[in-house]
Amino acid sequence: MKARMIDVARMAGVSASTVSRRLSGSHVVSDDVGARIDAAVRALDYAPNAVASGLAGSRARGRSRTVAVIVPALAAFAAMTDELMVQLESGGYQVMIAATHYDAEREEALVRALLSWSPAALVMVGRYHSRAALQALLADGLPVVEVGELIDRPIDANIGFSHRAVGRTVARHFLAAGARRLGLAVVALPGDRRAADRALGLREIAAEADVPVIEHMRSERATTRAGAAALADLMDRAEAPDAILCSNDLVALGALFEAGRRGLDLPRDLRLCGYGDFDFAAETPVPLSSVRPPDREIAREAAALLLARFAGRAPPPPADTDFTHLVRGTG
Amino acid sequence: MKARMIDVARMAGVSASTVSRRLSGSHVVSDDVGARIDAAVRALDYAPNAVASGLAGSRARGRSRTVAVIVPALAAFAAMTDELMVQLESGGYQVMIAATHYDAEREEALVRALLSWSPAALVMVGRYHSRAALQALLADGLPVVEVGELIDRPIDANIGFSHRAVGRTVARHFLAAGARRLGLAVVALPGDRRAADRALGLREIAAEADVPVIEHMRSERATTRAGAAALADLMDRAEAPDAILCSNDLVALGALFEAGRRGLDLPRDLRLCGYGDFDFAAETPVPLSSVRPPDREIAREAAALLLARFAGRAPPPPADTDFTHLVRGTG
DNA sequence: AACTTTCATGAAAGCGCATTCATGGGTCTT
DNA sequence: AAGACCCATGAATGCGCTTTCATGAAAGTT
Repeated sequence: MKARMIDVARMAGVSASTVSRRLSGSHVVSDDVGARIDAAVRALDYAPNAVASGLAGSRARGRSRTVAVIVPALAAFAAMTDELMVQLESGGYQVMIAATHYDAEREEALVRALLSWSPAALVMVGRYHSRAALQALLADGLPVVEVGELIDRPIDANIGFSHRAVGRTVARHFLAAGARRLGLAVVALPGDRRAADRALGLREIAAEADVPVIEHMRSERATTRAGAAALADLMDRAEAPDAILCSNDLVALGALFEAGRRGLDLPRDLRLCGYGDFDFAAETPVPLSSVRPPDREIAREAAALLLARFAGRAPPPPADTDFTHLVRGTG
Repeated sequence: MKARMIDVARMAGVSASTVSRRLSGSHVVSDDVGARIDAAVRALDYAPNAVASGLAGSRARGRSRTVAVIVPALAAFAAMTDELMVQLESGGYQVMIAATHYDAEREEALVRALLSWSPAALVMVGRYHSRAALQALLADGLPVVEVGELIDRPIDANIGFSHRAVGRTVARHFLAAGARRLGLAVVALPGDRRAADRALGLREIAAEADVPVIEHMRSERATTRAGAAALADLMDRAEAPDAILCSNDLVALGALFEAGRRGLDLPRDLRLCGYGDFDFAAETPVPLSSVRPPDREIAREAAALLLARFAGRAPPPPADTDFTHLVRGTG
């Protein structure tokens, strides 16, 4: 039914080996033969069977032309995933994605499922949690890139930035602007280490400056509603903060709305910083300060690294993948 | 290095065929033999090579245990894609995703790339644009599910709702609430037929009611900033609208902010409706009316349909996959 | 008791391709 | 001009698995 390589070979009057060589571009094929093959490919609308080449190549290359990608949640990492797809596709690699939903057990299962496709590499957002499977990864020699955050002892490669540094940067900025009681509105799913790390960074600086940290920590999805509730809670405390770092811009937006309801004047009465630089951040009535994670850059960097590795080339010079603190109206 | 089926077979003292049968569950294997196999699988930490089974099965099944998914943009369809992944993974299928970025040419290339993996099915958001490849799909007998919008003549299966009906519903509601000049703030990438369809529905009803439609149409990414600009443009017209349908909630949010700057009182001076029911919609100072697309339900439905088809079962009774018009503070 | 049927199992045949090894014509060298 | 070398090509092998086909033992039938 569907054309196979042998059909192309027959039509071009050559052997399948030659067709394979022509298509992979790995060896030289004489011009006239090559032209005949190309013509046959077009005539038959032939497309190589990726599953078969994955299997056949497994002896030599050891892996199929896929890259497994594991993210905590698709929505939060859509930009990163998208960039990964685009870049890797341009290198002839298909991406297989899976979402852990911040569940370590699920992560374990997903890694196993993805590995059964013999991917050429594995890209994961964040640290990897299962020691057992980690062994398997190392033993397998599979390139593993942990992206998004900096990791002490990465399995293999690691591209990202320090979330703790984000917290420190924002805290220092708050203090320099005159804040004396730092607040934390952290609404994040359990398992979201990144948000926790940012909080950690803020606490560090607060401790150094001997300034109190007023905390609102909730293990739930980061929503606008939760952000409003967080602000209400924090501002109703006996000692209310005068500058708050929120776990993301949705939470910050909710806080901003609630601050408006309470007649607070930002940044005079209160400073606010979100995270993620969501589309609306720069457009709120008082523009929302935020931190832009370089997700697309990280993805590009990871893809470039892998593509170079696949081709046996030297990795490209590291790109800048540091975050940007965007100080806007909310201070 | 990595355990193969034959290794399991040897350890269990049986043939590879028997191991295969045990693991696939397709045939009965005697209890003692089965137990020995299970033990060997555990001892060797064996996981079948999906690439190899895809190839081997291709004679009988014809396809590998993957489902190709094509969306216009990952971010906009993250929920749908996520649900698709979760549901299909639970059925033992891996999802391969690709994003067209609203580019028909790219779509074509992606379809070809994905098809080379012999997926068991193809799920696409929206209509399919290339006639040529459509032929190939039909000829191939590949199950194709077009999701998200209703399609006149679907390639195969179709699950979604009518975007035109969304426009009609919102328009009727606006008119019933007393609006006399309908506005359209459509900021969407070219190729986004869904947004265009919603606009079409609104125009239909406006024409029926003999009411003017004031339009702001832009071919760019739907952003909060563009929403603010759209509202400014519309309200500065000689005949300004008294009710506006925006292409999504980000655009509506921008419009809401701009309305605030202009001192407009919603819904008295102006009614506003977004699309997408984004997280913040219900939390804005004046809660934003919106339309909730049942993306997760659609994905569940599509997955259930496919899984049933793969198993040779009858498809489940159709679930409700209609949109919900959420009338909130902005009218 | 002889025969058929059932059933768990093994042997063998590929799935479609990449790769290795062999080959023969051409080119280069001295 | 003859040996050494190069290079484009074909034949053959096998990647790891599923499936068909064959087989022999157990069970059922008359």
